[in-house]
Amino acid sequence: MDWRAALTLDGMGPLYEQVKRAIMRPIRDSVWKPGDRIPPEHDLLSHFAASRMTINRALRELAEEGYVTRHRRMGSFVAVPPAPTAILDIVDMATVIPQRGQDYRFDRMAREIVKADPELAAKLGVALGDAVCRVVGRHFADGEIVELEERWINLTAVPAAADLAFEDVSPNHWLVAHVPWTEAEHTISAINADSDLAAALRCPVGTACLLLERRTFLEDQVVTLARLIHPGSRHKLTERFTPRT
Amino acid sequence: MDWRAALTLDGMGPLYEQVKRAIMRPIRDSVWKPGDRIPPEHDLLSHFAASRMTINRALRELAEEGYVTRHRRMGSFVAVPPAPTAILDIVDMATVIPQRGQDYRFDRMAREIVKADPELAAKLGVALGDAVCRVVGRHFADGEIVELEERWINLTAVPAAADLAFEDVSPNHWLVAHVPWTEAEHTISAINADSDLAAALRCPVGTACLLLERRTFLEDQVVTLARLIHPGSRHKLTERFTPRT
DNA sequence: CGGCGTTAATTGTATATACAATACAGGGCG
DNA sequence: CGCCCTGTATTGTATATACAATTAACGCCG
Repeated sequence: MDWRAALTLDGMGPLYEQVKRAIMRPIRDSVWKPGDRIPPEHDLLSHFAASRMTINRALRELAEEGYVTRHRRMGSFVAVPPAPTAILDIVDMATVIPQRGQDYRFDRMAREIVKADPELAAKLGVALGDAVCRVVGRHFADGEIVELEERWINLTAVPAAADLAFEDVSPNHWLVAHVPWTEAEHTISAINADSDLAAALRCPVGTACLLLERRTFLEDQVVTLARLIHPGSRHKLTERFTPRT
Repeated sequence: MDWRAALTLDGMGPLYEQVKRAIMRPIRDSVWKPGDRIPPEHDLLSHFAASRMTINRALRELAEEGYVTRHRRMGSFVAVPPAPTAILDIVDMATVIPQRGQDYRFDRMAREIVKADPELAAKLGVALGDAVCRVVGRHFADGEIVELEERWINLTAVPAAADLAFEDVSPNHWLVAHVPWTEAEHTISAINADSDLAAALRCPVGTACLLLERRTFLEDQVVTLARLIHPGSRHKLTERFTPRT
Protein backbone atom coordinates (compact mmCIF):
# COMPACT_ATOMS: atom_id res chain seq x y z
CA MET A 1 0.00 0.00 0.00
CA ASP A 2 3.00 2.30 0.17
CA TRP A 3 2.85 2.88 -3.57
CA ARG A 4 0.43 5.70 -2.91
CA ALA A 5 3.21 7.86 -1.48
CA ALA A 6 5.35 7.33 -4.58
CA LEU A 7 2.71 8.26 -7.12
CA THR A 8 2.19 12.00 -7.29
CA LEU A 9 0.97 14.28 -10.05
CA ASP A 10 3.12 17.19 -11.14
CA GLY A 11 0.33 19.47 -12.29
CA MET A 12 1.85 20.00 -15.72
CA GLY A 13 -0.08 19.28 -18.89
CA PRO A 14 -2.95 16.86 -19.44
CA LEU A 15 -3.96 14.56 -16.64
CA TYR A 16 -3.26 11.36 -18.56
CA GLU A 17 0.30 12.53 -19.18
CA GLN A 18 0.76 13.38 -15.53
CA VAL A 19 -0.41 9.88 -14.67
CA LYS A 20 2.02 8.42 -17.24
CA ARG A 21 4.91 10.34 -15.69
CA ALA A 22 3.83 9.41 -12.17
CA ILE A 23 3.91 5.73 -13.08
CA MET A 24 7.12 6.00 -15.09
CA ARG A 25 8.99 7.57 -12.17
CA PRO A 26 9.30 4.45 -9.98
CA ILE A 27 9.96 2.40 -13.12
CA ARG A 28 12.77 4.70 -14.27
CA ASP A 29 14.26 4.76 -10.78
CA SER A 30 14.09 0.96 -10.57
CA VAL A 31 11.92 1.21 -7.48
CA TRP A 32 9.53 -0.95 -9.44
CA LYS A 33 11.49 -3.66 -11.25
CA PRO A 34 10.62 -5.70 -14.34
CA GLY A 35 7.82 -8.10 -13.48
CA ASP A 36 6.55 -6.04 -10.57
CA ARG A 37 2.85 -5.51 -10.34
CA ILE A 38 1.42 -2.08 -11.10
CA PRO A 39 -1.67 -1.19 -9.06
CA PRO A 40 -4.86 -2.00 -11.00
CA GLU A 41 -6.80 0.73 -12.73
CA HIS A 42 -9.42 0.75 -10.03
CA ASP A 43 -6.88 1.60 -7.32
CA LEU A 44 -5.11 4.25 -9.41
CA LEU A 45 -8.47 5.72 -10.25
CA SER A 46 -9.33 6.34 -6.61
CA HIS A 47 -5.79 7.45 -5.78
CA PHE A 48 -5.61 10.07 -8.51
CA ALA A 49 -9.32 10.94 -8.35
CA ALA A 50 -9.53 10.49 -12.11
CA SER A 51 -11.92 8.56 -14.31
CA ARG A 52 -11.11 5.09 -15.52
CA MET A 53 -10.82 6.23 -19.14
CA THR A 54 -8.03 8.58 -18.13
CA ILE A 55 -6.12 5.95 -16.16
CA ASN A 56 -6.74 3.46 -18.94
CA ARG A 57 -5.33 5.81 -21.56
CA ALA A 58 -2.19 6.40 -19.50
CA LEU A 59 -1.56 2.69 -19.00
CA ARG A 60 -2.50 1.81 -22.55
CA GLU A 61 -0.01 4.29 -23.97
CA LEU A 62 2.71 3.07 -21.63
CA ALA A 63 1.97 -0.44 -22.89
CA GLU A 64 2.20 0.73 -26.52
CA GLU A 65 5.52 2.35 -25.72
CA GLY A 66 6.73 -0.94 -24.30
CA TYR A 67 7.23 0.06 -20.68
CA VAL A 68 4.48 -2.08 -19.21
CA THR A 69 2.60 -5.21 -20.19
CA ARG A 70 -1.04 -5.76 -19.45
CA HIS A 71 -3.25 -8.85 -19.28
CA ARG A 72 -6.93 -9.15 -18.60
CA ARG A 73 -7.73 -10.34 -15.15
CA MET A 74 -4.01 -10.58 -14.27
CA GLY A 75 -3.17 -6.89 -14.14
CA SER A 76 -0.41 -4.59 -15.36
CA PHE A 77 3.28 -5.22 -14.85
CA VAL A 78 6.58 -3.47 -15.42
CA ALA A 79 7.89 -4.79 -18.74
CA VAL A 80 11.21 -6.52 -19.10
CA PRO A 81 13.38 -4.25 -21.23
CA PRO A 82 13.40 -5.52 -24.83
CA ALA A 83 16.50 -7.23 -26.17
CA PRO A 84 17.92 -5.09 -28.96
CA THR A 85 18.27 -7.32 -31.99
CA ALA A 86 17.67 -5.04 -34.97
CA ILE A 87 20.64 -4.68 -37.21
CA LEU A 88 21.58 -1.14 -36.83
CA ASP A 89 20.46 -0.92 -33.29
CA ILE A 90 23.20 -1.05 -30.75
CA VAL A 91 24.05 -4.71 -30.83
CA ASP A 92 26.16 -5.77 -27.92
CA MET A 93 27.74 -9.13 -28.63
CA ALA A 94 28.29 -9.76 -24.92
CA THR A 95 24.51 -9.70 -24.51
CA VAL A 96 23.36 -11.26 -27.76
CA ILE A 97 25.62 -14.28 -27.92
CA PRO A 98 24.71 -15.74 -24.52
CA GLN A 99 21.06 -15.21 -25.42
CA ARG A 100 21.59 -17.54 -28.34
CA GLY A 101 22.96 -20.14 -25.96
CA GLN A 102 26.53 -19.74 -27.12
CA ASP A 103 29.65 -19.24 -25.07
CA TYR A 104 30.94 -15.67 -25.24
CA ARG A 105 34.48 -14.32 -24.88
CA PHE A 106 36.18 -11.01 -25.62
CA ASP A 107 39.85 -10.93 -26.49
CA ARG A 108 41.61 -7.58 -26.35
CA MET A 109 44.39 -7.24 -28.89
CA ALA A 110 45.50 -3.66 -28.32
CA ARG A 111 44.78 -0.62 -26.19
CA GLU A 112 46.48 2.76 -26.33
CA ILE A 113 45.95 6.43 -25.71
CA VAL A 114 46.71 8.37 -28.86
CA LYS A 115 46.65 12.00 -29.89
CA ALA A 116 44.11 12.75 -32.61
CA ASP A 117 45.59 13.16 -36.07
CA PRO A 118 43.72 15.37 -38.57
CA GLU A 119 41.50 12.57 -39.91
CA LEU A 120 40.55 11.24 -36.49
CA ALA A 121 40.02 14.74 -35.12
CA ALA A 122 37.59 15.45 -37.94
CA LYS A 123 35.66 12.23 -37.50
CA LEU A 124 35.41 12.62 -33.72
CA GLY A 125 34.87 16.35 -33.75
CA VAL A 126 37.74 17.00 -31.33
CA ALA A 127 40.73 19.32 -31.50
CA LEU A 128 43.96 18.18 -33.13
CA GLY A 129 46.09 16.40 -30.55
CA ASP A 130 43.29 15.69 -28.10
CA ALA A 131 43.58 12.41 -26.23
CA VAL A 132 41.65 9.48 -27.71
CA CYS A 133 41.48 5.94 -26.40
CA ARG A 134 41.87 3.27 -29.09
CA VAL A 135 40.98 -0.34 -28.45
CA VAL A 136 41.07 -3.34 -30.78
CA GLY A 137 39.57 -6.68 -29.86
CA ARG A 138 37.72 -9.74 -31.04
CA HIS A 139 34.37 -11.20 -30.04
CA PHE A 140 34.10 -14.99 -29.94
CA ALA A 141 31.00 -17.21 -29.94
CA ASP A 142 31.79 -20.84 -29.04
CA GLY A 143 35.39 -20.18 -29.99
CA GLU A 144 34.58 -18.77 -33.43
CA ILE A 145 35.39 -15.17 -34.30
CA VAL A 146 32.15 -13.32 -34.79
CA GLU A 147 33.29 -9.72 -34.88
CA LEU A 148 36.40 -7.62 -34.92
CA GLU A 149 35.96 -4.34 -33.09
CA GLU A 150 38.20 -1.32 -33.56
CA ARG A 151 37.15 1.50 -31.29
CA TRP A 152 38.06 5.11 -30.62
CA ILE A 153 36.66 6.80 -27.53
CA ASN A 154 36.53 10.58 -27.18
CA LEU A 155 38.16 11.06 -23.78
CA THR A 156 36.95 14.64 -23.60
CA ALA A 157 33.38 13.35 -23.64
CA VAL A 158 34.07 10.16 -21.67
CA PRO A 159 37.05 10.76 -19.35
CA ALA A 160 36.25 7.66 -17.29
CA ALA A 161 37.35 5.45 -20.19
CA ALA A 162 40.98 6.52 -19.71
CA ASP A 163 41.24 4.38 -16.57
CA LEU A 164 39.90 1.18 -18.12
CA ALA A 165 41.93 -1.64 -19.61
CA PHE A 166 39.12 -3.36 -21.56
CA GLU A 167 40.87 -6.67 -21.11
CA ASP A 168 37.83 -8.89 -20.67
CA VAL A 169 34.97 -6.50 -21.23
CA SER A 170 34.62 -4.97 -24.66
CA PRO A 171 34.43 -1.20 -25.13
CA ASN A 172 31.04 -1.73 -26.74
CA HIS A 173 29.70 -3.53 -23.70
CA TRP A 174 31.06 -0.96 -21.26
CA LEU A 175 29.84 1.98 -23.34
CA VAL A 176 26.25 0.84 -23.78
CA ALA A 177 26.04 0.34 -20.04
CA HIS A 178 27.70 3.56 -18.93
CA VAL A 179 27.44 6.23 -21.61
CA PRO A 180 24.14 7.73 -22.77
CA TRP A 181 23.68 8.72 -26.39
CA THR A 182 21.09 10.51 -28.47
CA GLU A 183 21.92 9.64 -32.03
CA ALA A 184 23.92 7.18 -34.09
CA GLU A 185 25.23 7.23 -37.63
CA HIS A 186 26.05 4.08 -39.55
CA THR A 187 27.92 3.31 -42.69
CA ILE A 188 27.85 -0.17 -44.15
CA SER A 189 30.19 -1.41 -46.81
CA ALA A 190 31.81 -4.57 -48.06
CA ILE A 191 35.59 -4.97 -48.08
CA ASN A 192 38.05 -7.65 -49.08
CA ALA A 193 40.15 -8.88 -46.18
CA ASP A 194 43.77 -7.79 -46.51
CA SER A 195 46.51 -9.84 -44.91
CA ASP A 196 46.25 -8.11 -41.51
CA LEU A 197 42.48 -8.45 -41.38
CA ALA A 198 42.65 -12.04 -42.60
CA ALA A 199 45.06 -12.86 -39.80
CA ALA A 200 42.89 -11.21 -37.19
CA LEU A 201 39.75 -12.94 -38.41
CA ARG A 202 41.54 -16.21 -39.23
CA CYS A 203 40.02 -16.27 -42.72
CA PRO A 204 41.55 -16.42 -46.21
CA VAL A 205 42.94 -13.24 -47.71
CA GLY A 206 40.34 -11.66 -49.97
CA THR A 207 37.30 -12.88 -48.07
CA ALA A 208 34.37 -10.51 -48.40
CA CYS A 209 33.67 -8.87 -45.04
CA LEU A 210 30.89 -6.66 -43.83
CA LEU A 211 32.19 -3.41 -42.38
CA LEU A 212 29.91 -1.42 -40.12
CA GLU A 213 31.21 1.97 -39.05
CA ARG A 214 29.28 3.64 -36.28
CA ARG A 215 29.54 7.13 -34.82
CA THR A 216 27.58 7.65 -31.62
CA PHE A 217 26.50 11.13 -30.61
CA LEU A 218 25.47 12.81 -27.38
CA GLU A 219 23.90 16.14 -28.26
CA ASP A 220 26.04 16.82 -31.36
CA GLN A 221 29.23 15.67 -29.65
CA VAL A 222 30.78 12.49 -31.02
CA VAL A 223 31.20 10.13 -28.11
CA THR A 224 32.78 7.19 -29.86
CA LEU A 225 33.67 5.79 -33.24
CA ALA A 226 33.61 2.07 -34.01
CA ARG A 227 34.59 -0.14 -36.93
CA LEU A 228 32.86 -3.49 -36.58
CA ILE A 229 33.94 -6.12 -39.07
CA HIS A 230 32.15 -9.42 -39.70
CA PRO A 231 33.30 -12.28 -41.89
CA GLY A 232 30.73 -11.75 -44.60
CA SER A 233 29.55 -15.12 -45.69
CA ARG A 234 28.84 -16.38 -42.24
CA HIS A 235 27.02 -13.56 -40.51
CA LYS A 236 23.96 -11.85 -41.81
CA LEU A 237 22.14 -9.07 -40.12
CA THR A 238 18.42 -8.64 -40.55
CA GLU A 239 15.86 -6.15 -39.52
CA ARG A 240 12.22 -5.67 -40.22
CA PHE A 241 10.38 -2.41 -40.20
CA THR A 242 7.26 -0.66 -41.32
CA PRO A 243 7.19 2.38 -43.58
CA ARG A 244 6.59 5.87 -42.28
CA THR A 245 4.70 6.74 -45.46
CA MET B 1 -18.97 13.89 -50.45
CA ASP B 2 -17.80 10.90 -52.46
CA TRP B 3 -15.39 9.95 -49.68
CA ARG B 4 -18.24 8.10 -48.06
CA ALA B 5 -18.09 5.40 -50.73
CA ALA B 6 -14.37 4.88 -50.14
CA LEU B 7 -14.56 4.47 -46.38
CA THR B 8 -15.88 1.06 -45.43
CA LEU B 9 -15.44 -1.07 -42.35
CA ASP B 10 -14.15 -4.61 -42.72
CA GLY B 11 -15.82 -6.07 -39.66
CA MET B 12 -12.61 -7.48 -38.23
CA GLY B 13 -11.42 -6.60 -34.74
CA PRO B 14 -12.21 -3.56 -32.64
CA LEU B 15 -14.12 -0.69 -34.20
CA TYR B 16 -11.36 1.89 -33.77
CA GLU B 17 -8.95 -0.36 -35.66
CA GLN B 18 -11.46 -0.86 -38.44
CA VAL B 19 -11.78 2.91 -38.68
CA LYS B 20 -7.98 3.24 -38.78
CA ARG B 21 -7.75 0.75 -41.63
CA ALA B 22 -10.63 2.39 -43.47
CA ILE B 23 -8.86 5.75 -43.37
CA MET B 24 -5.45 4.29 -44.19
CA ARG B 25 -6.76 2.61 -47.34
CA PRO B 26 -7.19 5.74 -49.49
CA ILE B 27 -3.97 7.15 -48.01
CA ARG B 28 -1.98 4.05 -48.87
CA ASP B 29 -3.49 3.87 -52.34
CA SER B 30 -2.69 7.55 -52.93
CA VAL B 31 -6.34 8.32 -53.51
CA TRP B 32 -5.83 10.85 -50.73
CA LYS B 33 -2.51 12.61 -51.23
CA PRO B 34 -0.29 14.40 -48.72
CA GLY B 35 -1.93 17.63 -47.63
CA ASP B 36 -5.43 16.43 -48.49
CA ARG B 37 -8.11 17.07 -45.96
CA ILE B 38 -9.53 14.16 -44.01
CA PRO B 39 -13.23 14.47 -43.14
CA PRO B 40 -13.70 15.94 -39.67
CA GLU B 41 -14.55 13.71 -36.75
CA HIS B 42 -18.17 14.82 -36.81
CA ASP B 43 -18.65 13.61 -40.40
CA LEU B 44 -16.84 10.32 -39.83
CA LEU B 45 -18.88 9.82 -36.69
CA SER B 46 -22.15 9.94 -38.58
CA HIS B 47 -20.75 7.95 -41.50
CA PHE B 48 -19.52 5.08 -39.37
CA ALA B 49 -22.30 5.37 -36.79
CA ALA B 50 -19.68 5.38 -34.04
CA SER B 51 -19.13 7.64 -31.07
CA ARG B 52 -16.72 10.54 -31.22
CA MET B 53 -14.35 8.89 -28.73
CA THR B 54 -13.94 5.97 -31.10
CA ILE B 55 -13.29 8.14 -34.15
CA ASN B 56 -11.00 10.33 -32.08
CA ARG B 57 -8.97 7.36 -30.93
CA ALA B 58 -8.54 6.13 -34.49
CA LEU B 59 -7.37 9.51 -35.77
CA ARG B 60 -5.22 10.19 -32.71
CA GLU B 61 -3.36 6.92 -33.15
CA LEU B 62 -2.86 7.54 -36.86
CA ALA B 63 -1.40 10.92 -35.92
CA GLU B 64 0.94 9.31 -33.38
CA GLU B 65 2.04 6.88 -36.07
CA GLY B 66 2.84 9.77 -38.35
CA TYR B 67 0.31 9.15 -41.09
CA VAL B 68 -1.86 12.20 -40.46
CA THR B 69 -1.45 15.60 -38.86
CA ARG B 70 -4.15 17.29 -36.84
CA HIS B 71 -4.81 20.89 -35.78
CA ARG B 72 -7.58 22.33 -33.71
CA ARG B 73 -10.17 24.14 -35.71
CA MET B 74 -8.29 23.41 -38.95
CA GLY B 75 -8.94 19.69 -39.24
CA SER B 76 -6.97 16.54 -40.04
CA PHE B 77 -4.74 16.09 -43.07
CA VAL B 78 -2.75 13.38 -44.77
CA ALA B 79 0.84 13.82 -43.58
CA VAL B 80 3.62 14.53 -46.04
CA PRO B 81 5.87 11.48 -46.06
CA PRO B 82 9.35 12.18 -44.72
CA ALA B 83 12.08 12.11 -47.35
CA PRO B 84 13.38 8.54 -47.47
CA THR B 85 17.11 8.84 -46.93
CA ALA B 86 17.75 6.08 -44.46
CA ILE B 87 19.77 3.20 -45.68
CA LEU B 88 17.37 0.44 -45.40
CA ASP B 89 14.44 2.48 -46.49
CA ILE B 90 13.29 2.01 -50.02
CA VAL B 91 16.07 3.57 -52.04
CA ASP B 92 15.10 4.07 -55.65
CA MET B 93 18.18 4.62 -57.78
CA ALA B 94 16.13 6.30 -60.51
CA THR B 95 15.26 9.00 -58.00
CA VAL B 96 18.45 9.22 -55.99
CA ILE B 97 21.02 9.39 -58.79
CA PRO B 98 19.53 12.39 -60.64
CA GLN B 99 19.29 14.12 -57.25
CA ARG B 100 23.06 13.82 -57.01
CA GLY B 101 23.41 15.48 -60.40
CA GLN B 102 24.43 12.28 -62.16
CA ASP B 103 23.08 10.80 -65.34
CA TYR B 104 20.85 7.77 -64.72
CA ARG B 105 20.18 4.76 -66.91
CA PHE B 106 18.59 1.34 -66.37
CA ASP B 107 19.66 -1.58 -68.47
CA ARG B 108 17.46 -4.65 -68.47
CA MET B 109 19.38 -7.87 -68.91
CA ALA B 110 16.62 -10.46 -68.58
CA ARG B 111 12.91 -10.77 -68.03
CA GLU B 112 10.89 -13.94 -67.78
CA ILE B 113 7.78 -15.44 -66.27
CA VAL B 114 8.73 -18.50 -64.25
CA LYS B 115 6.89 -21.03 -62.17
CA ALA B 116 7.83 -20.97 -58.49
CA ASP B 117 10.17 -23.76 -57.45
CA PRO B 118 10.05 -24.89 -53.80
CA GLU B 119 12.62 -22.35 -52.56
CA LEU B 120 11.06 -19.41 -54.36
CA ALA B 121 7.56 -20.46 -53.33
CA ALA B 122 8.66 -20.51 -49.72
CA LYS B 123 10.33 -17.12 -49.87
CA LEU B 124 7.43 -15.48 -51.67
CA GLY B 125 4.73 -17.29 -49.75
CA VAL B 126 3.01 -18.54 -52.90
CA ALA B 127 1.92 -21.99 -54.03
CA LEU B 128 4.32 -24.26 -55.90
CA GLY B 129 4.14 -23.51 -59.63
CA ASP B 130 2.52 -20.08 -59.26
CA ALA B 131 3.57 -17.54 -61.85
CA VAL B 132 6.39 -15.21 -60.81
CA CYS B 133 7.96 -12.45 -62.87
CA ARG B 134 11.76 -12.37 -62.72
CA VAL B 135 13.73 -9.37 -63.90
CA VAL B 136 17.46 -8.75 -63.86
CA GLY B 137 18.97 -5.38 -64.66
CA ARG B 138 21.69 -2.87 -63.90
CA HIS B 139 21.54 0.70 -62.67
CA PHE B 140 24.10 3.13 -64.09
CA ALA B 141 25.23 6.51 -62.80
CA ASP B 142 27.27 8.47 -65.35
CA GLY B 143 27.98 5.21 -67.14
CA GLU B 144 29.26 3.40 -64.04
CA ILE B 145 27.46 0.38 -62.65
CA VAL B 146 26.02 1.29 -59.30
CA GLU B 147 23.69 -1.58 -58.57
CA LEU B 148 22.68 -4.94 -59.92
CA GLU B 149 19.03 -5.73 -59.31
CA GLU B 150 17.57 -9.21 -59.42
CA ARG B 151 13.86 -9.09 -58.79
CA TRP B 152 10.98 -11.52 -58.35
CA ILE B 153 7.44 -10.18 -58.40
CA ASN B 154 4.52 -12.13 -56.99
CA LEU B 155 2.05 -12.01 -59.89
CA THR B 156 -0.76 -13.17 -57.66
CA ALA B 157 -0.35 -10.01 -55.60
CA VAL B 158 0.64 -7.75 -58.50
CA PRO B 159 -0.97 -9.09 -61.70
CA ALA B 160 -0.31 -5.82 -63.53
CA ALA B 161 3.42 -6.59 -63.60
CA ALA B 162 2.85 -9.45 -66.04
CA ASP B 163 2.22 -6.96 -68.85
CA LEU B 164 5.35 -4.88 -68.31
CA ALA B 165 8.65 -5.29 -70.08
CA PHE B 166 10.82 -3.27 -67.66
CA GLU B 167 13.09 -2.30 -70.53
CA ASP B 168 13.87 1.24 -69.47
CA VAL B 169 12.18 1.53 -66.12
CA SER B 170 13.45 -0.66 -63.31
CA PRO B 171 11.11 -2.94 -61.39
CA ASN B 172 12.10 -1.07 -58.24
CA HIS B 173 11.05 2.27 -59.70
CA TRP B 174 7.77 0.95 -61.01
CA LEU B 175 6.95 -0.90 -57.80
CA VAL B 176 7.54 1.99 -55.41
CA ALA B 177 5.29 4.14 -57.57
CA HIS B 178 2.47 1.66 -58.10
CA VAL B 179 2.40 -0.95 -55.37
CA PRO B 180 1.63 -0.12 -51.73
CA TRP B 181 3.40 -2.01 -48.96
CA THR B 182 3.17 -2.26 -45.23
CA GLU B 183 6.37 -3.92 -44.12
CA ALA B 184 9.83 -4.74 -45.38
CA GLU B 185 12.45 -7.23 -44.28
CA HIS B 186 16.11 -6.78 -45.05
CA THR B 187 19.15 -9.00 -44.92
CA ILE B 188 22.59 -7.54 -45.47
CA SER B 189 25.66 -9.59 -46.14
CA ALA B 190 28.99 -9.39 -47.88
CA ILE B 191 29.84 -11.76 -50.74
CA ASN B 192 32.77 -12.33 -53.05
CA ALA B 193 31.92 -11.82 -56.70
CA ASP B 194 31.93 -15.09 -58.65
CA SER B 195 32.63 -15.06 -62.37
CA ASP B 196 29.04 -14.35 -63.40
CA LEU B 197 28.62 -11.53 -60.94
CA ALA B 198 32.02 -10.10 -61.84
CA ALA B 199 31.01 -10.05 -65.51
CA ALA B 200 27.71 -8.34 -64.75
CA LEU B 201 29.34 -5.73 -62.54
CA ARG B 202 32.47 -5.42 -64.70
CA CYS B 203 34.69 -5.92 -61.67
CA PRO B 204 37.46 -8.42 -60.84
CA VAL B 205 36.46 -11.87 -59.66
CA GLY B 206 36.54 -11.98 -55.86
CA THR B 207 35.61 -8.35 -55.30
CA ALA B 208 33.75 -7.86 -52.03
CA CYS B 209 30.16 -6.86 -52.77
CA LEU B 210 27.38 -5.70 -50.54
CA LEU B 211 24.27 -7.84 -50.93
CA LEU B 212 20.97 -6.44 -49.77
CA GLU B 213 18.02 -8.81 -49.91
CA ARG B 214 14.66 -7.24 -49.43
CA ARG B 215 11.23 -8.79 -49.02
CA THR B 216 8.34 -6.37 -49.23
CA PHE B 217 5.01 -7.21 -47.62
CA LEU B 218 1.45 -6.03 -48.00
CA GLU B 219 -0.57 -7.30 -45.07
CA ASP B 220 1.40 -10.54 -44.56
CA GLN B 221 1.54 -11.26 -48.28
CA VAL B 222 4.97 -11.08 -49.90
CA VAL B 223 4.69 -8.70 -52.81
CA THR B 224 8.21 -8.84 -54.15
CA LEU B 225 11.67 -10.14 -53.44
CA ALA B 226 14.82 -8.28 -54.48
CA ARG B 227 18.55 -8.95 -54.43
CA LEU B 228 20.40 -5.68 -54.75
CA ILE B 229 24.15 -6.00 -55.20
CA HIS B 230 26.64 -3.16 -54.92
CA PRO B 231 30.34 -3.25 -55.69
CA GLY B 232 31.45 -2.90 -52.10
CA SER B 233 34.39 -0.63 -52.08
CA ARG B 234 32.76 2.15 -53.98
CA HIS B 235 29.30 2.48 -52.56
CA LYS B 236 28.45 3.03 -48.98
CA LEU B 237 25.04 3.32 -47.46
CA THR B 238 24.46 5.47 -44.44
CA GLU B 239 21.64 6.19 -42.12
CA ARG B 240 21.23 8.18 -38.98
CA PHE B 241 18.72 7.52 -36.29
CA THR B 242 17.81 8.22 -32.70
CA PRO B 243 17.30 5.61 -29.99
CA ARG B 244 13.87 4.43 -29.14
CA THR B 245 13.74 5.15 -25.44
C1' DC C 1 -8.69 -36.33 -4.82
C1' DG C 2 -9.71 -34.71 -9.45
C1' DG C 3 -12.54 -32.67 -12.90
C1' DC C 4 -15.72 -29.03 -13.97
C1' DG C 5 -18.66 -25.22 -13.81
C1' DT C 6 -19.13 -20.58 -11.44
C1' DT C 7 -17.54 -16.37 -9.69
C1' DA C 8 -14.93 -12.44 -9.63
C1' DA C 9 -10.96 -9.35 -10.68
C1' DT C 10 -9.04 -6.91 -14.26
C1' DT C 11 -8.39 -5.05 -18.63
C1' DG C 12 -10.50 -3.93 -23.51
C1' DT C 13 -13.72 -1.44 -26.02
C1' DA C 14 -17.76 1.49 -26.85
C1' DT C 15 -21.13 5.28 -26.01
C1' DA C 16 -22.91 9.78 -24.60
C1' DT C 17 -21.74 13.98 -22.91
C1' DA C 18 -19.28 18.09 -21.51
C1' DC C 19 -16.08 21.71 -21.51
C1' DA C 20 -11.52 23.68 -22.99
C1' DA C 21 -8.26 25.28 -26.48
C1' DT C 22 -7.27 26.88 -30.96
C1' DA C 23 -7.55 29.64 -34.83
C1' DC C 24 -10.18 31.02 -38.96
C1' DA C 25 -14.07 34.05 -40.48
C1' DG C 26 -16.82 37.75 -40.36
C1' DG C 27 -18.74 41.90 -38.56
C1' DG C 28 -18.65 46.32 -36.01
C1' DC C 29 -16.35 50.47 -35.40
C1' DG C 30 -12.80 53.94 -35.20
C1' DC D 1 -8.75 50.63 -44.37
C1' DG D 2 -7.22 48.55 -40.05
C1' DC D 3 -8.25 46.75 -35.58
C1' DC D 4 -10.61 44.30 -32.26
C1' DC D 5 -14.26 41.37 -30.81
C1' DT D 6 -17.16 37.68 -31.18
C1' DG D 7 -18.88 33.53 -33.33
C1' DT D 8 -17.91 28.94 -34.76
C1' DA D 9 -15.74 24.74 -36.54
C1' DT D 10 -12.63 21.41 -35.06
C1' DT D 11 -9.73 18.92 -32.20
C1' DG D 12 -8.06 17.83 -27.13
C1' DT D 13 -9.19 16.15 -22.83
C1' DA D 14 -12.13 14.45 -19.07
C1' DT D 15 -16.08 12.02 -16.87
C1' DA D 16 -19.57 8.46 -16.06
C1' DT D 17 -21.24 4.34 -17.55
C1' DA D 18 -21.83 -0.12 -19.72
C1' DC D 19 -20.79 -4.49 -21.47
C1' DA D 20 -17.36 -7.91 -23.34
C1' DA D 21 -13.27 -10.87 -22.89
C1' DT D 22 -9.95 -13.25 -20.23
C1' DT D 23 -8.47 -16.20 -16.71
C1' DA D 24 -7.24 -17.14 -11.82
C1' DA D 25 -9.43 -18.84 -7.94
C1' DC D 26 -13.03 -21.12 -5.63
C1' DG D 27 -16.22 -24.45 -4.63
C1' DC D 28 -19.21 -28.28 -5.89
C1' DC D 29 -19.75 -32.95 -6.72
C1' DG D 30 -18.68 -37.59 -8.09
